[in-house]
Parts: sequence; C-alpha cells; structure tokens
Amino acid sequence: MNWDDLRIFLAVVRSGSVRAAANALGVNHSTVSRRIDAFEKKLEVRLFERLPTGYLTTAEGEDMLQGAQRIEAEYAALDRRVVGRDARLTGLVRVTMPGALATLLLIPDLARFTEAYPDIEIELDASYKVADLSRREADVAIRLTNDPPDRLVGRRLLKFAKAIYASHTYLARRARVGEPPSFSWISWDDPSSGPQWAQNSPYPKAPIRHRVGDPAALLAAVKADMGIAMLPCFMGDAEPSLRRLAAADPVHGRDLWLLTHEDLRRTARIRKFLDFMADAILRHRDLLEGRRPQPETMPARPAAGSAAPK
Amino acid sequence: MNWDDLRIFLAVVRSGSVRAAANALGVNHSTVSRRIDAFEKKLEVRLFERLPTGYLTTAEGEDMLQGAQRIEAEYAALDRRVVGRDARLTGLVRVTMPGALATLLLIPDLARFTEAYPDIEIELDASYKVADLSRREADVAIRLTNDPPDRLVGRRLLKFAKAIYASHTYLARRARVGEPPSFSWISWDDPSSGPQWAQNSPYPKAPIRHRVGDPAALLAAVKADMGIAMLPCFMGDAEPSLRRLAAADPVHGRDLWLLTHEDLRRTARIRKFLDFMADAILRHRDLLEGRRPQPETMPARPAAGSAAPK
DNA sequence: TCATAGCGGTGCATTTTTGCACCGATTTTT
DNA sequence: AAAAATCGGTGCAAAAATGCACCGCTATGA
Repeated sequence: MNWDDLRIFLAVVRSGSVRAAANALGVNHSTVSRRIDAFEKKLEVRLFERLPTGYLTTAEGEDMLQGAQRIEAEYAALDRRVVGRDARLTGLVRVTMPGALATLLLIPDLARFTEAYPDIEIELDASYKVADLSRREADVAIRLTNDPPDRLVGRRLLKFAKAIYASHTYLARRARVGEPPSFSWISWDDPSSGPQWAQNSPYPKAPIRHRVGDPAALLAAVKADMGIAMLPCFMGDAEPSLRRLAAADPVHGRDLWLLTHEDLRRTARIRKFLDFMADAILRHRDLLEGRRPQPETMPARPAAGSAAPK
Repeated sequence: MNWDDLRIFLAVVRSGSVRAAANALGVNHSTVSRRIDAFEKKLEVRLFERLPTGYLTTAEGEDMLQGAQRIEAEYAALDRRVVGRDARLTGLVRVTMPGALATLLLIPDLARFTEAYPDIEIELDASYKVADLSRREADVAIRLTNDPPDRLVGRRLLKFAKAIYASHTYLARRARVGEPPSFSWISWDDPSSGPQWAQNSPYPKAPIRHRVGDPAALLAAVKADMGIAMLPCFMGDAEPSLRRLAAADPVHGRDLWLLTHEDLRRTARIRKFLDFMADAILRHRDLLEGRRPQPETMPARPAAGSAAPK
C-alpha cells in the first residue's frame, strides 16, 4: 500500500468533494479524482459514491476512517517531534489569530519580528477558524478563550476588554440632552454571545437593527453612524470619531492567550516568536484592557442598572 | 509530508542499506537512494550516515523509529481490516511453512487447492524465516511450535514426530551383529536444539561429525551414508533406503499448527485455504506422527536409557 | 596481491503522476 | 427561465519519479 493514499482519502472524507479536498491538499482536483480511483482499485473496495454534489463516503470508507485518523495523529506527532527539535532560527511559523487583532493592531509587530529574524517566515491565518494545533494547522495561536485546550501550552497575557461605542455624529443625532437616547444596536454574529446579551446590556430597550458578521465591517458600520455596537476597546479606542457609551468600566469577557503545542515549545523559531509576541502584546496592554478611552466630548447616560454582557 | 516516505525510511533502517531495502520494497536501489535524500531534505534532518558498508541510522533517525513503527502497525491493522472483509474467493494468499514440509509433502496438496480454486493465488515462503503475520508477511503459517503467539488464531493439528535414521548401507557397514555400532552424527544447525541433544540421545557416544544447515541436504547426506541423523518421520519413513534406529517410539517435540491472524480468519479465501489444508494435513497424520515406519530389515539396539532430544 | 562482491551515487531514457484546459451534468442564484 | 457556480471526469502536455546502466569506492575472500 502506498501510505500516502490515506492522506488523500482523509481529505476527501472531510471535505465532501474532490475539489474541496484538492484545495485543502494544494493539488489539482483531477489529481485527487485519480488518486481515489487508483486507491479503490488497489483495495478492491468502493470508498465513495460519486454524486453530482460531491463524494459521499461509503460504509467501507467509514469503516476505515478511525484507523486513518489514528495514522494521521501519529504522523502529526512525528512531525511535531521533528519540528520540535529544530534549533535553528529559520523556517516557517504558522500563526492564527482573530483577523481584527491582526489587521488593526498586530501586523506592525509581525513586521518587526520578520525584520529581526529575516530567515523566519510567517504564515498568518486570520480567518477566525479554530486551527487544530495538534495537526500543525497553526504553530502558534493568539486566541480569546477562558478554556484553553489541555494539549496546548502558553501564557494568559491579559484580560480582553470590550465596550459600547458610537460615533460622535450618531450621538449628536440620537442622544440629545434631556431626552432618552433612541439608539439601535448593530450586532456581531458571534456564536459565543447568547441571544440575551442586548437585554443584559445598559441599553436593553434599544432594538437590534443590523447584523454584521465581520469585525472590521462592524467597525466600519459604527463609524458610518449606523448604530451602537459592542467593540473591542483596542478597536473602539483607536478611532477618534468613536466614543464609548456607558461611562462604567468596559467588560472583560475573555482572556487573551498565546498558545502553542507542547511538542513545539522548544522549537527555536517558535520560542523566539512566542517571546517576541508576548512582549509586543503586553506593550498594548492598556489599549487591549480598555484603559485608553478617548476623552469624552459629549457624555451619554446609560439606563440604570444592568451589567454589560461578556 | 508525503506519508509514503516513512515506508521507505523503515525499510532502510531495517535492512541497513539502500540495496537491501530496495530488494525488500521491490524497487530499484536508486529510487531508495533518491527517496531518502528527498525525505531528509524535506525534514531538514539527517536520518542516515552514508558508509561504504551501507546506511547507518543517525540519532535523529532512531528518534523517529518508534513513531514510524506505530504508524506501520496501524497501516497493517487497516490493511487486515480491509482484507478481513473480503468475501470473494479470489486474490492472493501468502503462506509460510518449513521448506521441507512444503517440498517433500504438501506441494501436491497446494496444487490441488489451486485447481479447486483457480482464482486464488498462493505465494509460498519456504525460507524458514519466521514471518510476521501482523504485517501480512504471510496470511497463513504452518508452523512447528509449542508456543503460538497470542495474536494468531488457528488449530493445533497434530504432534510432529522425529526419529533417528540411517541408510541400510550405512547400517550394514557400521552395525554388525555382536559389535557395538560405530555411528557418527550428522547434525542439523537448528538453534532450537541445545548443544547437549546428542548426549541425551540413544547414541551418546557417537560423535557429531557433520553439520548441515538445510533439511533437504540433511536427508541427502543420510541417504549418502554419511551418518545417522534425527529426521522428521514424514521424511525418514518416506524413504525406502532409510531405516529408523532406536526401535522405541519416535519423539514428539513440537506440535504442528495451522495459524492465521485474528483479523483475517473471516477472509473468505483464507478460511477456505485453512479448511482445505487442515484436511490435507490430517490425511498425512499417521506419517507426520511417526506411525508409518519402514519395516525393519536389520534391527539395531540403542544404548540403554536416555530420552531423545526435542 | 588480486579478484570478487558488496556498497552509494548519478546521467539519461522510460514510465508514471500531475496540472491544465475543457467537457457535460447538476444545483444554486438572480 | 436563464445565468452562474458548483461538481466529477478526461485528453493531452509537462513535470516528476523510477529504472537501467554504469561509475568509483571499500570490504571480503581466494
């Protein structure tokens, strides 16, 4: 058996089509089609049904899946073992972090790192997908969580702050002195927020009028006077045209972690990257923890009472 | 990582050279050389030192070995799982058995099996190497043992008999009536026999004059009047020119087993083969258990006492 | 000492694998 | 209903892998 066939097999099982698998594998879709055909011929087993919408794994294919996954896990462990012993400051570091954090804050720090270590390459995944570090989908994760996975090691750097923001223009129009504010929410489709977060907010009566799935777009919407929104403080406080509402302290829902896999923590280039980025992020600590608000130019009073959502 | 690289790596570690590995893998030695070079370049690790006498695994290569072996074991299990579900009476069955048993007894039975099942192919390994059935070096083992491995399933068919034989001509020359016999031993270089077996035999004073490493050659040497030897009864009793000495019962050292791997026992073609060969071997039971001695034409008296070796 | 047998490595030809471009079918979106 | 986007599959050219034949080196055996 050519052992590489299983790698193709797994990609197709997971992706559901030869084209998606080809994308994941970085090869042409015709290659995947032919590799699966050859693999089935060799085993004399039908692994997939060919449908117009893609490949459907057969019962025999399902039957191979657990064994294939164990093999994949072993390859990943071997790979980490090899990479883990690399003492050189050269090579690739794969990094995953929230896109907004990258784009609006940390890209200059990444740039400084690559200048300091010209033989290290960064591959940045800012897609919000949760990378599997055991399979080296990423080597380092900068992640917002209160529950880091057991297999990962790293540092809890700081408490990540959010607050409610609006534009000056919006406030001038919607929050006149002596009148209750007539705000509406722009919400972020964030699965980690429950459906009641607006009701638990300082503006429970404000309706959710817009929904935006991308944090950068959310920021743009607030700046465009479309409503109020809960934004990370590093985003909101960096914009002169925006103002915090609810003069109370911002909320600290989750922590910001800097994580890698146990097997990679001694990899020289990864250690350097971790140390460098810990340092860089801690220099942004006040901004990230919400201690750099814009000076108030037009105060707004929130409704009495309720704590803001996480 | 191209997962097939590990298969090449393992073969080289085990074989000690690219040429031996190429033989084991069934490819050209230049392919192995290039594959290892490419693998090392990809990992940026030196796995082997190149010596004039072959490849020597480096510390980094040794470090990968256990992981690689686990991966190999998983592939083997997957392979068995796939083969184990094969309900057709077609395909290859790999069989291992002692060469002498094949050549001098069971080849006609194998021939009858392949006539009965024309779509099943037999690959016979009669090399005396102990095949690893978990890696499908063989699917079926006909094996002399008193300690079958736990992972294998099968039947203990019969007690395998050996006895001391000489040619008629030899006996006429060396065992005259009224005189102590002046025999010498031809021994088989069998690591499973201790060094004292001759002293524990009925002819402890007979010196070991010859050593022969191949059972077929041992038989030929006895027929050529070179001495006496312990032979399997199915060999000795089938030769009219030979006679048993020590008229006592032959010795039954080990049992004859018919074995396969647990995962393959439901493979249709393997079940058929096992049933067929069990039947065939049991039809040879009397011969294999030593109950078909040639009629004595010139009896010889052994020294009093000692049991024969296993 | 010399012949033989083993070894690793490589140029070139052959074979195999892969990518490209395209096809037709089906599903989804406008 | 039509356009667009997805899908699986395939002919042909390009790229990669492999085999063949050979080289030079070292170790072993006669």
